[in-house]
Amino acid sequence: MSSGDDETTSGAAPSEGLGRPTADRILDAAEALFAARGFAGTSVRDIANAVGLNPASLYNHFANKEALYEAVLARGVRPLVELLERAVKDDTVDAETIITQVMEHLARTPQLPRLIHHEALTGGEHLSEVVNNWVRPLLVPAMAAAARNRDGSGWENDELAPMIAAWMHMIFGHFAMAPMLTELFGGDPLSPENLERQTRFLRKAAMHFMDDESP
Amino acid sequence: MSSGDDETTSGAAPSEGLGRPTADRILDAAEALFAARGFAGTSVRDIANAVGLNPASLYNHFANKEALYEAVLARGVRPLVELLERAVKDDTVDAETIITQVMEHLARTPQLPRLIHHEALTGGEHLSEVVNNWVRPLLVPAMAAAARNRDGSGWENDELAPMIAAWMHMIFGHFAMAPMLTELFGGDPLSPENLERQTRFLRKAAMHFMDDESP
Amino acid sequence: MSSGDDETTSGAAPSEGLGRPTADRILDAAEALFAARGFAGTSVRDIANAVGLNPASLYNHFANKEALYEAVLARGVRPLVELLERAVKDDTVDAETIITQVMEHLARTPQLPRLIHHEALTGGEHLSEVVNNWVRPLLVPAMAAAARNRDGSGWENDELAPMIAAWMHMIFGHFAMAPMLTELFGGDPLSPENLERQTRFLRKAAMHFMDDESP
Amino acid sequence: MSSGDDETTSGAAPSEGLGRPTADRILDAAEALFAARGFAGTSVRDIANAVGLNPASLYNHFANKEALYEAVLARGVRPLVELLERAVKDDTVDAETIITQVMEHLARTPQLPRLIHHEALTGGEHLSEVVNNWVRPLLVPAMAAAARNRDGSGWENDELAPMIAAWMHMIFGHFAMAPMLTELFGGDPLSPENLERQTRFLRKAAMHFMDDESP
DNA sequence: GATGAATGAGGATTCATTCAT
DNA sequence: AATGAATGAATCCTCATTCAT
Repeated sequence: MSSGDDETTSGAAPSEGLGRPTADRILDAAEALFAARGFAGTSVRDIANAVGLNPASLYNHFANKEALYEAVLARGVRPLVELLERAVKDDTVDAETIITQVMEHLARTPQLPRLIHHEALTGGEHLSEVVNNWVRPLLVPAMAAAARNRDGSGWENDELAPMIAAWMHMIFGHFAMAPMLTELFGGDPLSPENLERQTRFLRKAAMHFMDDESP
Repeated sequence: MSSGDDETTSGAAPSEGLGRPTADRILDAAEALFAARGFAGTSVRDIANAVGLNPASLYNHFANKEALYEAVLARGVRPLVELLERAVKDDTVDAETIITQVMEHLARTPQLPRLIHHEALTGGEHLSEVVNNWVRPLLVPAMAAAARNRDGSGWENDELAPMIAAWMHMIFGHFAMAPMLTELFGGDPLSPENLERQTRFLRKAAMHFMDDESP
Repeated sequence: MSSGDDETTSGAAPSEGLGRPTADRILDAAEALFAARGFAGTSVRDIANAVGLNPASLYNHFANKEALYEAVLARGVRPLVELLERAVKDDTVDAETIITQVMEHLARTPQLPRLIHHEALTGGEHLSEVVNNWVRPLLVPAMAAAARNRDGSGWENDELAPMIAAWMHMIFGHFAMAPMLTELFGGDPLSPENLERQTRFLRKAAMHFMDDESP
Repeated sequence: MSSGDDETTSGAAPSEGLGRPTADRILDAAEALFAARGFAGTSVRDIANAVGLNPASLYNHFANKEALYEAVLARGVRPLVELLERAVKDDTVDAETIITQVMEHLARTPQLPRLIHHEALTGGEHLSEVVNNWVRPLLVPAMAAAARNRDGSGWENDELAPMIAAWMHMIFGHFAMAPMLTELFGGDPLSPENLERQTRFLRKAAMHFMDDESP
């Protein structure tokens, strides 16, 4: 690993380093704030302050708040979609592996689910775009994959959509609702142990789901 | 059901009736807007306009935006909590019945889950209050009820919390993410048929969950 | 003089009185500033300060800067157009009388010509509207009136438009360019004596114009 | 005059050529924009974009927006003043010749009158300077020239100033108000035919003016 | 000479709220 | 109980300008 020039090496949580390109630092700050407070609840000034920048400077990097939001969304969603793309198109990958991979990915970008939940809740204009451009292309192969898993498990064809939705809710919900879960059960849902536990739970649930119920 | 008086009779979706008390009409409009756009995304003027009122008039009924929000939340959450209270404290009620009852209740107040999701996402100050005052009291009996169902199904004790959370995600998610689900799968998740289908799916899922996996 | 309630009685230059309706006071201040500095050169805050109001208060009376500008324009242009309408449709009124009347009217609203010049210079969107709605309807009768005066004075039919334009330039220019004329010739072009002199000059010029040149 | 160098030879309308010195290209763009929208209505960025330059680059050529504006004004006004100087100081030149020459000059720099009108309207600080430095020196000889023409035409001495002003309004107004005239009468006042017609009209008007009215 | 990034000041407008009527 | 008018604080964004590269 010779590329030890600066701190961008590890793909882990965005480092606060001031050496990183300004646009990236803006994206990091914006991502955190948009995830925490949503689009309407986040002010451009807050983002600028978080980066240590004059609000006017943001406009040297992004056309406006809207464009910045879209950039944050795109940067976050793309890798996840690519992960799913690979998984879903690979016949040999089973449900439990996908769950594990997705959980591991989200553990690295825990703000993404909140971002998406905000977007999904408000049914904003970006939603259509995101869904149509990124999520929907996955749908057909995902349904196919689900159908493969379904075989002999007693699930009807028209239950695939609810099934996929249910997994979405369970996986994303764990991250997005972290503050509430903390309040309710105590502990940090995003701690390594709890993520590990949640992954185990989901894998077990998947097994239950795939089990044949029919007599 | 003679329904002779006026439309305030049924507890169903808030009617537009202009004969209803102003405070209620404000609550209705506020509920819809807060559910759709969140607290920060909703302006007092929007609410006032929706009611056909001058913004200043709202302050004759609620101390401020914050108080109005809390009133909306309380009005929505209380009946649900009471439903759960009854269900959870009744030894004879099984998981599938609770699911059905909750789904039927939410079908009547479909904005509630979005309201709660907004709150859960932002981890606002109301969240603690809501959780501590209303949800947590349910937790102990709920865990007990879950434990009853768990017997002989292969779930460990420390999997009860994830289990409860998962059900929360699946049930509330269906309502809260309705706009996105529409975008993704087409159709209105809140239509009677789709609610019916979702309920059936959840009941079936419950059966799978409760099944003994251990060899 | 029974209507001695407040100072709105006289139709003369807008009084500074604080008893007048706020919207009118805003219009007065805006008129003066728009006339002096044009639309782009006038800030909402300047207008508000001139009225002794918080900028936000302006928005209780006008939807936005644009709407305020249009209101100023309309309030100023309408009476002038009505004057011209009456004059132009009355067969007995001759050029010199119209000139005198217009000069007297403009003496009372000396900011109007500057307002119109600004608008005409920038060729703004309001221009079309103003011209089409208010000025053009006058054109046909004005041409007819001019044609009446023209008879036997040696002016061709296709010289009527330049003729009307020329009068427009001479009359409005005197008011609109007042600052420059002051700089150049000294004295205030808007003083009663100078207005009187200018009117005399224009009447004399009209006589010259109407004179038969052809041998 | 082989005109072999490049397109800067003729004094005609500024060519778009990218080979021309940057400062000139900036002046061209600035002239067009200042003429169209005035000083306040024109942003440095707009000018830079029109030239295809970064706003910061303008500051390599002009100290600031103000200085650029003055340069535009000077570049436009000087030749006109020189023309008038020559004409006015030449005893043999009569009114009609001056009119024709000025019209021909303005036809080549049709933005100049708008520039001057903007300046005259706002009564900006440049106005004094321009008037005092360039226009006023012309005044005495111009008055003398006018007096020569006046002889025997029935105009009093104190009518010379209004007379000069009137010609200024008629000549400059035709160019400056072009957008409004188009709107009103149709056709482009700056087209060769219309300029020709306007010149003819003005010459004829001059004849009328110079005519003896007194009995 | 040209540029990307930065910034303080100011642009118009919206916000939640108050108060006299 | 309802409203029009008023306001200070905040909204997003543009402005002219500077400076290191």
